[in-house]
Amino acid sequence: MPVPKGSTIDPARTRAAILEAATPVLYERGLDGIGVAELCERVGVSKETLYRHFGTKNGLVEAMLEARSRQRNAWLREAARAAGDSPAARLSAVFDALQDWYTEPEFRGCSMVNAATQHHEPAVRSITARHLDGYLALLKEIALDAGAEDPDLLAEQLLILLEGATVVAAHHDPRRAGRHARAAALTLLEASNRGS
Amino acid sequence: MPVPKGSTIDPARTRAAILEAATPVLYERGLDGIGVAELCERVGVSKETLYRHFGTKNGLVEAMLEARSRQRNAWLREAARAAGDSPAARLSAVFDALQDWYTEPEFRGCSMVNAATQHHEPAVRSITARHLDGYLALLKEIALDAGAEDPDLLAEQLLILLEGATVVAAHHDPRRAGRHARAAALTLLEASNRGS
DNA sequence: CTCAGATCGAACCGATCGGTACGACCGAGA
DNA sequence: TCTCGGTCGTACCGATCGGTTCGATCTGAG
Repeated sequence: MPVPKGSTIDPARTRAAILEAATPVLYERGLDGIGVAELCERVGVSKETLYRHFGTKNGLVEAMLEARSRQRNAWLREAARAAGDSPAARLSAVFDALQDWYTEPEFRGCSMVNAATQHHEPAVRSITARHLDGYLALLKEIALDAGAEDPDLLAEQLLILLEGATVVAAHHDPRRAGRHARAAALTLLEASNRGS
Repeated sequence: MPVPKGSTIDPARTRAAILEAATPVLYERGLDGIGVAELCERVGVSKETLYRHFGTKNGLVEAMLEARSRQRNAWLREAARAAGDSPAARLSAVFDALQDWYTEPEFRGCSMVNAATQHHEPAVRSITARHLDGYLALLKEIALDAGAEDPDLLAEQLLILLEGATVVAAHHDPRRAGRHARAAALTLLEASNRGS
């Protein structure tokens, strides 16, 4: 039961429950692919409650994207951290985690990129840009630890591979994109400090 | 004057004019970001005419995507062809052309990928998949001419770079994505036949 | 000149959209 | 026990959606 019936019990709990329940629905159907009425039905909450917590549908969307961005960044960071100290192993772990994600049946690409593709509003675009900043920071740490000659360049190239693999997996080949991107990433990593 | 007033003059001309005028509007606003009424206004045609030529809004969208896909594939192919025989030069030309595109003010990512992100219908998804097939074929030709050990692998890695650069350009950094992807592509190309 | 067909513009359709209002209910704190 | 605030369910709002219809107008073919 996501939302307990009547309650002063816990104002913030309701908000969190709505957010959690709405996330997969909005991801599956697309931000404009479902109306507020049906969304409330699927989430198990009344329109009044949803609107008191988030003001507008867009308010819910933005809150959902912020949370989702944090989750995905933490998830990828954890995958890298668990792989140990070696930059190559951490980079491999990142793309292995992505490959696992691509083959999940609900996979539909990156929520933030999808959102920014559909909505041109600055708020959504800014969330997406910051989301990519987060990925870029992780990749740059790996590039630095690997002793890359130009860590910023390598990090952005790895980001291009990451997002490219996600797009290709969503629209062309979900079974190989992650593996192929991993191999490419390792090649770039190796080539990046050939002179050292 | 895109569409001459009354006319048996040329039924197919009208269709082509609608397609051509609708393409940039749908690209700028998004497929669901504009209604049929406003779309007709911008195109300069009545609803009846549009519906007679395309049946439904989705019919127009699909026809537009088919045409756009052919155009983009031809455009990229021509950029490669004009660069001469060297695989590296052709590959560079591809990413240089993309970089030019990214910095156009109207740039909003790949129409086909954007469309498939918004509409889950099989027809649209299939157009997008075939669009990526076209890119993949071009990249594989280059990989083959370069004597790559595994041309299929290299081609898909290059496709990942191509689409990744497009996504990163659209949502993060339109000024550098193409250049960085080109450098990465050349590195992969060089590494692909290191044993030969 | 007449006819057929392509087009326009506007009215119209039912459905759905995001968002609001209201009466009833419930549960915790005083 | 009473109050207060979060919640539900439903009805409702105006706007817009995709799509249809119709009479008027224009043009090229016969």
